[in-house]
Amino acid sequence: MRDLTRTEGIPLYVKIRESIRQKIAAEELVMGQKLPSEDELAAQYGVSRMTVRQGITDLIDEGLLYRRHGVGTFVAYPPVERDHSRLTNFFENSDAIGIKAKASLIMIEVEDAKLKAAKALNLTEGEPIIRIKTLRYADDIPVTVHDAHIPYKLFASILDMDQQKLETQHLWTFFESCGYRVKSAVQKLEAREADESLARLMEIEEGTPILYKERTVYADDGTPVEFTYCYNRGDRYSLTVTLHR
Amino acid sequence: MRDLTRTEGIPLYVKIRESIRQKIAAEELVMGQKLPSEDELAAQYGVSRMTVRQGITDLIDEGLLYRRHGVGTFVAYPPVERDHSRLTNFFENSDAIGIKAKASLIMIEVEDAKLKAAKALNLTEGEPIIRIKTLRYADDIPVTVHDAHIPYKLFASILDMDQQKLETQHLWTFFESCGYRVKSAVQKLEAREADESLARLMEIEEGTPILYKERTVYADDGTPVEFTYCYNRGDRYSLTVTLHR
DNA sequence: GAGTGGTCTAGACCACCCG
DNA sequence: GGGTGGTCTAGACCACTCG
Repeated sequence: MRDLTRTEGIPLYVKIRESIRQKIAAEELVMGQKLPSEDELAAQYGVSRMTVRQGITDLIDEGLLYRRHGVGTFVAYPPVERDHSRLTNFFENSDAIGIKAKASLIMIEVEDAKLKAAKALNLTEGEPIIRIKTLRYADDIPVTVHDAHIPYKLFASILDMDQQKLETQHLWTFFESCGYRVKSAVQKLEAREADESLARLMEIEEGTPILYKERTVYADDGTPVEFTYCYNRGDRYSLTVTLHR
Repeated sequence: MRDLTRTEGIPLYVKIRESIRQKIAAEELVMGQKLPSEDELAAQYGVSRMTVRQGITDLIDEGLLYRRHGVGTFVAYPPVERDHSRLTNFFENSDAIGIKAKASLIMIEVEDAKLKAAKALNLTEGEPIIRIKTLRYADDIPVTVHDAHIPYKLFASILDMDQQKLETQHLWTFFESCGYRVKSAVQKLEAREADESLARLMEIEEGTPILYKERTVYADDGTPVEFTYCYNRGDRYSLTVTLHR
C-alpha cells in the first residue's frame, strides 16, 4: 500500500493505473486473476473509490482488465495489442518494428480538388488542394505509393518547406504545427492489381496484387485534414487492425 | 431543463447523454458550437457535475463531442461514423447496407490444430479444433470464402447443430450461448491472388486480386474463440475501418 | 446475505485559456 | 481575473452474482 509518493503534477489515478499495469507486467497479478475490490484498492492507495475506478477504467479501455458486475475486476488474458487499433504513421510504425523507413518525393503541386477528394475534405469541387505524392521504402525496397490531398486554405505554408524536410518529416507533424491534432482516420481497403505506372514505380510486374487504401484523416475537432490514396505492394505489406464490438 | 422524467431503471447519465445526442441530431446544437459548461448542464438537468461528465465522456468516446481544457466542450464536425470501427459480422453488416446475405456450408470437421491456428487460439499444436468452411454470397454473388477454426474443447456442441442453422445463424450467436461474449478481433490484411481452388469456388479467374484476411476473435475476458482465414473477392468486397491515435 | 461493481451526490481545489 | 474543464473526496444506495 501507499506506493504513491507525492510526485509533482501526476494525477493520482494515473499513478494508480500505472501501479496496476506494472503489477501485471511483473506478474504479481496474473491472467485471469481477480483484483482486490475497488473499496479495498481505495483503502490500500489511500484515495477515494472514484479515483481508483478512473484508473481501472483506463486499463479496461486498453483491454488489460475486464469487469464483471457483482463479481469483480480481473486481469484479461492476452493483453490484446492495442497498437493495432491505434492510428500510426508510416515512420512511427516502421520505427516500432525495426524497419528502415524512407520516402522520396514524386511531386507536390496545387490542384483543383476532384469530386472524391473534395467530398472527403469537406470542400467544394474545384477548390484548391495541395497534392503530395511520395514513394515510400522499407529497408530500401519500394513498398508504397502515397498520394495525399490536403486543403490549400489550411496548409498553404507547406509549399515553403524544402524537399528534404518533406521527405523526412511526417505530414502530421506539420498539421500539428498548424494547430490540428490528428485524432482518427477512416480507411477503405481493397485488393487490386498494379497498373503500368505503379508497376514501374515499385519495380514490380503489372498485375501484381496491390493493397489499395483510401484514407480520410480527421483532427480532433472533426476537421478532415488529409485524403490519401495509398497503393501497397501485396507481397511486402500487410496491415493489422483491431476492431471492437 | 428537466427533460429527465424519472424513467425506471435508466441511469441519469444515459438520459443526459441521449438528450444531448438528440439535440445534436435535431440541430439545436450545431457543429462547432459550444455546449453549456458542465456546471450549467448539471444545474439544468438537476444532477451533479460528475454525472453530466459521465454522459459527455461517452459522447466524446463516440467522437460526437470534444473537450478543450479551459475553453469548453464542443460539437465535433463530421460525426465520424463509429460503425466503421465497430466489429460486425457478415450478416449484421449486410443487413445494415441492404445486401442479401447468404452462406453455404462447404465443410465442417474436427481436425488437429496446425501451428498457426493453435498459436492464435492459445492451444498446443495438434489439439482438436473444429473447422468450418463456408462460402458467402452477397445478393447471390459469391464474395467470400470463410475458413473458421474454433477450439473443440469449448464448442464441441456445435457439431450437433443442423446444417440449416449453421448456414443462417452466425457463429458468434452460438459463442454467446456458450457464455463467451465476442469483444474484439485482430485482423491482418493483405492483397493476394486467387489460386485455382478459390477461383473455382468464387467463379473468378485464377490470379484475380483477393483481399486476404487473417482474423483472431476474442471474448471479453480475453479468451480467443475463433481464428479465421478469409478470402474476399477484390472486385466485390472492400473493408472500411476507423482508427484512432 | 455478503461481496462486488454501477450510479450518484455536493461539494472542493487546481490547471488551463482567454481577454 | 473569470470561466472552463481536470481531478478528487467521502460518503450513499442500488443491481448483480454467488454460495
